[in-house]
Amino acid sequence: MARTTRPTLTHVAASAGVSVSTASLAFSGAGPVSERTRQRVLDAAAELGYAGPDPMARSLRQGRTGIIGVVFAERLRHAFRDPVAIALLDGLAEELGPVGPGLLVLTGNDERAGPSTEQLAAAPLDAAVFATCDLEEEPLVEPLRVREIPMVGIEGPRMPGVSLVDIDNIGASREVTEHILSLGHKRIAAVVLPWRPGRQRGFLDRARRDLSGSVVFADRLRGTEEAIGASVHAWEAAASTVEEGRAAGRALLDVDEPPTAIVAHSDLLAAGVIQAAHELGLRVPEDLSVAGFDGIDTPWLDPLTLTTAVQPMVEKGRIAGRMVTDLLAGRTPEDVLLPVHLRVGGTTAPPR
Amino acid sequence: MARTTRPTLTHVAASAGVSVSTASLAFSGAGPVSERTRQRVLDAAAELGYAGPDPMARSLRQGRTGIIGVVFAERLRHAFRDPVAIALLDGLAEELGPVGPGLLVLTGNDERAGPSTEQLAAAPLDAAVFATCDLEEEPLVEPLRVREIPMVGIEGPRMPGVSLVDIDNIGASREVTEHILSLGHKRIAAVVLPWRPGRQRGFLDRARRDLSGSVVFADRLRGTEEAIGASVHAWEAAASTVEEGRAAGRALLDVDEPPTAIVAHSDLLAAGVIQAAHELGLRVPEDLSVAGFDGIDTPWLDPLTLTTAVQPMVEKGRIAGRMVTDLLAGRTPEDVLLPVHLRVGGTTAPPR
DNA sequence: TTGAAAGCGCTAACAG
DNA sequence: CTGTTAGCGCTTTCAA
Repeated sequence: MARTTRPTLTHVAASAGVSVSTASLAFSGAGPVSERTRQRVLDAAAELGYAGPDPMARSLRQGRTGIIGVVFAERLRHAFRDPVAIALLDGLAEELGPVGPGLLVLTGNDERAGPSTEQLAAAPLDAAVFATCDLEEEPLVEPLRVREIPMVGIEGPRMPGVSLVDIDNIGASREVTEHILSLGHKRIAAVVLPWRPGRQRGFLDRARRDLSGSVVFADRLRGTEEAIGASVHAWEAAASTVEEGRAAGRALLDVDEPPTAIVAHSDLLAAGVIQAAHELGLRVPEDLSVAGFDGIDTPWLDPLTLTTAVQPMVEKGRIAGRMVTDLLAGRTPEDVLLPVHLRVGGTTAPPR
Repeated sequence: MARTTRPTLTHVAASAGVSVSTASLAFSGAGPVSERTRQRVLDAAAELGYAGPDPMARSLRQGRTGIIGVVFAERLRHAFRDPVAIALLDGLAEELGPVGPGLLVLTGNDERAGPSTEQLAAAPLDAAVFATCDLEEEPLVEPLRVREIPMVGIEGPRMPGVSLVDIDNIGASREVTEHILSLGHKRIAAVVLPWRPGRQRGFLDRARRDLSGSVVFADRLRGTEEAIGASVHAWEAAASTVEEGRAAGRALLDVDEPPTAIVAHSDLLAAGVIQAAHELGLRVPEDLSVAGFDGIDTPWLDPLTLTTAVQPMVEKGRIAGRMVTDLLAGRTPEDVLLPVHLRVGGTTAPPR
């Protein structure tokens, strides 16, 4: 007898001559079912073309979907252009992958905004990870907090109800700058990360500094200035990309008395600076020392190895994943601060 | 009176002194509700800390979640390292973003496998897009087909029940190779894409060619060989990355009589080949012509512009998104074949 | 414009 | 080991 609607567990149970609850157990394996019964149920299912319990019904019943949201406060194309974000996702997927259906990527559609409140409210999440956690995300946090969805932030500001995976941005940035100083550099400039909200490129002035915004931006800048002991001549990039780094490099280097060292607050920016230097006929590290931050793969710089602060990118994701697991299990994980270590490469040397 | 459990629509309705159905309408706006009533409901909700209708319950009732799955037949870190995949995702997000909660990324955890059947079966999807659609995915298709979930494939083989967004791989690859030939090159080699399943690097021999596998691999190779009119000396890369391209370049160039032109079947591979050439002291394009495929940004090649076949990466995603919309609306979209155009850059020139 | 009632498909007590 | 029963929280007829 043909049925036009999709078969349900009820149909399968009827066809196998058992009750729905027994059929349910046969699928979930969460109870005692004789092998014979179990097989009868599975056979009936196969025959009817039943694909297994409906995820939505199961979710409603169990009160969870197994879906973990990953929130980016920007458009997907921007978020995913950053190797650091990809590494984070990879670590997350590694840790959470076997558990549930997968990661729900929540991004905005505008250039700089994240997902809308409605979008967040409509997402069937068990937990959320803020991959780009800046102050402007406060409005993103609220709708999830109301729904009592466990949240994990990455390198964000400390917010009540949001577990945090942080790295030592200040210390690492200080260490990198100290390395530059120890080489004897005096004229040092910095290329800083986008100062959200309101990404724009240009020299960093008092007004921009005074805006509250990205914690990561502020911490890395602070590290650099703590090392120098004064405010640093800095260019603010509109994004962490090679292109932006190149623009920064041109702006900082194509002047009368260019710096002998540039501290970039991401490896992509550093790579762009190196490119700009080459275009201007400067050799790295002979004429210009360049340091980065992150420790991403930069095979195209070969044979140069970037001097940089290596942060545990994938590990951040793994730990965030473990925090999610803990939170879902009712445990309250401690905030984590991961170490970052200086890797001295071939892009820094004493000034001539 | 404190309540330990989260408030539901029933509580809100009771508190507002209306029926649940009215309260529901007040939230969805899908029916006639007086402004006064509506406001009362919203006020009650705010007071109780009700965050809006529960997504799971709503999904079960409506029979859809709004979630679109994006399936990758590999581990996340590999999938997301490819700018082509990112562009596709971006196009998808752009098209589908405003509609539902977001994109559910389904990847495997092993090096080369996609999500498990269980994972696919447990995912509350309205539709799925196969971002990496090779033959080996057949097992991925099946569980979704049984659940009657609409599917869209990208550059995959034509499969029943899977709408297809394709690009003219053969034609474009042929065109690129013809360009090389027209410059007068005789010794031409190719770097081909990973021949899944069983990625490995090495010279492409008869045995590898005869394996059935990636359609994209086969089509691009076919285009190249159609232009040449013979089989081409080729190196198979284990992935579409700069590093793999570099390894390929070394293998192909570090020999007695190296080719004067190399056709790489992706831009990342081409970039790696160029790097290898430079390392071997060869100038591009004077000593070696290199062509790619895809048309991604390669700012680090600057001032060189890659000769390549420019494919509409973001557009593929947008169109896939539109197909999903169509399928969900009960329409049956036509398969699409998008054009690819040759962009002659500075990496190809006549042989000396 | 509002309310009553049915039920989406499943799982988890509980009883046998 | 298996069956009965009661909802999960919501939307959607249908009737008032």
